[in-house]
Amino acid sequence: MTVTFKDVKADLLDQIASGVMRPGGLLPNEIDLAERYGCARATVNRAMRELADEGIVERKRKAGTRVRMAPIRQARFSIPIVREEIAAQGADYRYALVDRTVQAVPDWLRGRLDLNPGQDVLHLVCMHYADGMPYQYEDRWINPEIVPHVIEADFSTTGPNEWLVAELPFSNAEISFSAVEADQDLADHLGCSAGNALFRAERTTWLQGKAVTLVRLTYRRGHRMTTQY
Amino acid sequence: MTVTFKDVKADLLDQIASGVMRPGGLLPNEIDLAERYGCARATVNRAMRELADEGIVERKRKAGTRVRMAPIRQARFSIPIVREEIAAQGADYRYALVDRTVQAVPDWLRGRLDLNPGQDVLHLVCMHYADGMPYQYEDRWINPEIVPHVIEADFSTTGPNEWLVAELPFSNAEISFSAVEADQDLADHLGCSAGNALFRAERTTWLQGKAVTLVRLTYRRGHRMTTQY
DNA sequence: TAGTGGTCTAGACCACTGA
DNA sequence: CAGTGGTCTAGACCACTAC
Repeated sequence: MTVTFKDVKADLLDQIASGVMRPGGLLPNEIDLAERYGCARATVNRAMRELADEGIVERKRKAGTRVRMAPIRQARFSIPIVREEIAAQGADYRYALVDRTVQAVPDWLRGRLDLNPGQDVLHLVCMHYADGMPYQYEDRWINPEIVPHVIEADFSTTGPNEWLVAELPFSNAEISFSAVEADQDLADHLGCSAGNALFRAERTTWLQGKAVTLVRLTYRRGHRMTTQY
Repeated sequence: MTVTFKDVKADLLDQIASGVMRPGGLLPNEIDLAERYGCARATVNRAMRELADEGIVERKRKAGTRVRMAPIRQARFSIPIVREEIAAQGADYRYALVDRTVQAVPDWLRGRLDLNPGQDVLHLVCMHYADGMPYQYEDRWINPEIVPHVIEADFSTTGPNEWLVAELPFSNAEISFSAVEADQDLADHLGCSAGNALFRAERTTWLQGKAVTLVRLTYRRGHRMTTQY
């Protein structure tokens, strides 16, 4: 069998996990490793490059490759569409439009979306249910200048997230997570008490430098976002 | 100039962002793109593979490469050491050990760390301050069987996270984020009121399949975890 | 079963940077 | 300035899978 980059990567990972290579330790260079494993340098390069991408090792020209002092530095979270998130849990998904208005952009939002005073925005409030129980409260603002036909779109049966995803080609985004205390409106919709701690994700999306939408997703009480790394 | 994989990647990204390639659309195969860009197939392959890693496109043998319907599906969060997190904000960092006990593992924790009944664990409670204000409350359990000398370690001046990172070679971990209501102890330490919503990260770490530590990091009121993608 | 991506190779040149 | 990683190439074979 030929030696694959996965073989090399797994072996290097094993050496790090087993303590043969200590944090801060210097790994052999690519040429030496290629010889040791009996493969091409490009194979070793790909293995080590992926370890560097994952934050396990640190590479510098001339200085070589070292095991990172703080080995694990990042985690990836999938940001699923809520319908898929609920379906993946084996629950029934239901969607409801709570409110839809076109209004002049509020002051607090104007800076966030880079809009001019008095410009109109579309404001949507939606609920997502899992097995009939409240799952997520969606509070969304959309810039109709960027999104063609959004004013005429019918969100009574399909959520705006899925609609936007199909309509817009590609975006940059900023997302932040926090804990908030439920106000009466949130409490009513999510079936908890005012003051309860709720998990919230807030995301702003841009298309070619222009703000498209700001959305606040507030989850039912007790929600956890989990990942492994 | 020779065409680099970054050139190819940037051009493909631009075509997707500008709407030339629509969600669900099929990209040309690697051979055709290599010809179009005047480079080797391996160059195109690397560009498209990275786009796939980032969740922009989806690749399948025989079926080709398509723009993802939901273009962005994951976000990466850096998981900094709290001292670096605070220093990065330009604030002064201060650490304090609140409590340290060696005790038999509580029932609720036994399953989480795969321990036998009656086994001893080290329980640490620490506070991290930014510019003298409470920043993070750390509640940590450590399995002393896996971590040599942890019982004798002095955590009065250095936090257990930094100690562990320097001591252990590498680990797997599971992390989850949630919102919790402050109990009186948390409220006292974090300078808020009981019942306030607080952001919490909970992480379990394994070394070669054995549980090392479970830590709950509860942040001061109003904390946000943010990332761009 | 044919088309597409997945990967390895051997060699080459280049860019950065630490000693 | 010499050592290390970064990348490209041209060709090859293979693995998967949609048709």
